Amino acid sequence: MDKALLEKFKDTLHTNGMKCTPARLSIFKEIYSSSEHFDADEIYFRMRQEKKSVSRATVYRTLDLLVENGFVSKVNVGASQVHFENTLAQEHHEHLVCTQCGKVIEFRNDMIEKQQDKICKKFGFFPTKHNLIIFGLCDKCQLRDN
Amino acid sequence: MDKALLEKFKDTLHTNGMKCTPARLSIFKEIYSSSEHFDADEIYFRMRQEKKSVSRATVYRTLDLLVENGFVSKVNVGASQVHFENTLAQEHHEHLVCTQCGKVIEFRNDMIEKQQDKICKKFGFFPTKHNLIIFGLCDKCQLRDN
DNA sequence: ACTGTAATTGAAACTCATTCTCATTTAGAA
DNA sequence: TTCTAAATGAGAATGAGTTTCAATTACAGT
Ligand SMILES: [Zn+2]
Ligand SMILES: [Zn+2]
Ligand SMILES: [Zn+2]
Ligand SMILES: [Zn+2]
Repeated sequence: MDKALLEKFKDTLHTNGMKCTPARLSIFKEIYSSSEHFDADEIYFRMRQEKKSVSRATVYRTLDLLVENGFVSKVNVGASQVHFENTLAQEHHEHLVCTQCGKVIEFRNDMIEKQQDKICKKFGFFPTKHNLIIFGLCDKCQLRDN
Repeated sequence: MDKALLEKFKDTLHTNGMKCTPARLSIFKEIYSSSEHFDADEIYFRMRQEKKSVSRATVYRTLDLLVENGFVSKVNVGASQVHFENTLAQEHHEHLVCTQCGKVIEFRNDMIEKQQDKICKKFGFFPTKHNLIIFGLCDKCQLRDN
């Protein structure tokens, strides 16, 4: 995990008058230790396995804080829990989600991005974020059963 | 509300071996009485006001059934409850959602649709549905406050 | 029209992700 | 080192949605 990133997080905490606690730092590191999507409980369990336990409440509170400050973003993959992914270690992208096996494919398309800007301009809308998610069947699941 | 649409619903019930009950019919009519977005509880309360009470469980069960059969689709507007909108009384579209006042603007963009097809082809992905939602500030909310 | 029966319903119990409460601990300013 | 507001953990609470189950009902077959 990138050292500059950790510094940026510490800065954010500092400039917002928030304390730089061990819990926050280790949650941050855990999240930035991979680029996979995750939910709150996954982080909670991964951390206890690594003997760096924090309470669920703190995981949720820290996730909020990270979303609020742009380090993490919410990803709707049609699950009952909110899913997240870190934002600064990877480029902005959208998702294809297989409703059969859960596989997630990421993609990026500049034309779609541009059209969105165009649309926002048309409506005098100031966009802050967006999600495009396409549900369907991945190549493998199309071959399996009906 | 369109009579042919109600017949189509009855047909669907029939061909799927489901019973055509008063509860289902009145929930269907309620949903197709407007093109607004709604959540399960809204339908529940609207119906008791109109003295056509059904239980919450039945509202949820009927909504599932309607989604399953393409009469209604889920709309993610960033709320804690699942939102819905009817699909057959209006064209497919995407959403702009103002995070300040909750205003929802609907739009349609063929180029975005085409690009999605292209992407799915590229990944051998068979799309069944998609959601594009852009969060931000509507024109009015940009003028208000900071 | 009448019957039998499986589907549907309502009420209430339940689930489970997330949020809240509050007593205790702690980061970090002075 | 001291002080204090912020953060934490444990567990209670919330709330959307689901499940259970006994009672009701649509409707296929007579
Ligand atoms: Zn992703
Ligand atoms: Zn995008
Ligand atoms: Zn809409
Ligand atoms: Zn579309």
